[in-house]
Amino acid sequence: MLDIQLLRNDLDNVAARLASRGFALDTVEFARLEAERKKIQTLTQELQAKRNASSKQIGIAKSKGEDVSTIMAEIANLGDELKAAEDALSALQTPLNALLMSIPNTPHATVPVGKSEEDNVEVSRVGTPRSFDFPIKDHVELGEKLGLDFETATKIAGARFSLLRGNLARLHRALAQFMLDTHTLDHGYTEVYVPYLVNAESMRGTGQLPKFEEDLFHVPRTDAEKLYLIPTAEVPVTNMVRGEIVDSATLPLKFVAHTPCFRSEAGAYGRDTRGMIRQHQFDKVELVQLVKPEHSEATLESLTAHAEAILQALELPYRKMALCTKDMGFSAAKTYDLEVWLPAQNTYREISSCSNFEAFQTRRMQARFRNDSGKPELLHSVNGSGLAVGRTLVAILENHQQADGSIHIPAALQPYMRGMTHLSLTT
RNA sequence: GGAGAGAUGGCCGAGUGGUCGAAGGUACUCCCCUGCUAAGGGAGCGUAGGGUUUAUAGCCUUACCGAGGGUUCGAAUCCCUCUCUCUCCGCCA
Repeated sequence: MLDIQLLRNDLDNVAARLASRGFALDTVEFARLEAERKKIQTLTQELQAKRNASSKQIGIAKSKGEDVSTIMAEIANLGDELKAAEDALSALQTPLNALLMSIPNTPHATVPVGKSEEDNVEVSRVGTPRSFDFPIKDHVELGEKLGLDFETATKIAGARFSLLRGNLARLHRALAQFMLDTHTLDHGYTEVYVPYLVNAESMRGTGQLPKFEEDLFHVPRTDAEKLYLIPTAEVPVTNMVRGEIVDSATLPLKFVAHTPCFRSEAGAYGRDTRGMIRQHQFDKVELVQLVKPEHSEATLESLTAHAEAILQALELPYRKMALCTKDMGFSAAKTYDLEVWLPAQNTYREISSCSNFEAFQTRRMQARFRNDSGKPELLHSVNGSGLAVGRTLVAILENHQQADGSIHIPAALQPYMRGMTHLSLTT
């Protein structure tokens, strides 16, 4: 959510920045609603003040045993008037608030302006794609012999689910363990275990609701509030500080969580149907930091480097992309995508997305700290995948495949496999 | 799942229709006093909005006592729904 003060004071400039990411803000409609709001809110508050003063007088008079019928008569119509004003105000604030909640974040000044993902800018490229002296296979073909079973998963749950067996399942688990250990022990994050089902308020806090409900799985309940399956650990972890004023001495807060993620991928029917690139359920290790505003830019850089460290340790070639204005997510002010090399697709594919949300999420959830002058101030939130576990498994299979179809296990991962150096076909 | 009790400001804790945004205590901040890591005296100390304003200062004002609705001139206090916490019983990983 943007700062409504900013919209009031600098509407055209905000609209221009939003236009750069392809969002058309109806400034005329906004200004109209705002003018109406101001008029009616002032009126409502005046009536409320009048009611409060009169009620107080009645109280005083009654305590003295005086007659109150004169005052009562004076405000006989006040109730209806006030009710009408309050109704008009809320009838106005509902669309205004809905509009505010549906406006995406303004891009940071350093974000490249662009019209599609074609305009994303490559920031760096690390590692060299291997040259193979044998015909390479993709992860689906490699996985067939190693315990990757889509047919059974489809029988159990449906399309876009996967089932792993034996050492392949173990490698998947080892990847998550390795990532968690690296981020906690080397990068200073605190590991958290969190709920995988969250309420609507949490989804609003990080920006999934109200706009992207169709991308979420939810659990209906008869009496109680509807619960949603998390599409990323960002939701439960960031909402840890919702409504809190955190002690500034504890900043920055650095959390890492390994969770499954559930996405209905409503708009992606034809894409990546083969393999485990795009699934309804996948595991991810997520990095979340809550920092003082002046630190969020630098935090995005360091957090992205923490994710990159995993790719480097796993000997996976990748490139770092600065997303252009059009390609960024709803809540982000600036985003780097890390794209891993997938030899079978002969291209780089997203494996991590690291974003600075500035105060966009924390404003929605009123997550603050007390600044040096003692006033509560909104935190900034920064997060990123470190990394998507399923896609990392895909990358390991494809990049470290051998001529015989076995998979070389990167040295960093071997301790997590009790010294195993290869994933062999007999598993 | 059954029975009961509760939810008030950073914390503890009063307050069952009227001058309550909320006593008191404690913590914290500032000042005074005091020959010393203490005690005492005084003052301040919630959040989010709106209006005014050069102003995130001041002033005026609204809302907020778990959440949402309702009754009333007036609700922390009464009514309804929900959420959560605690105690006992049952069940269970």
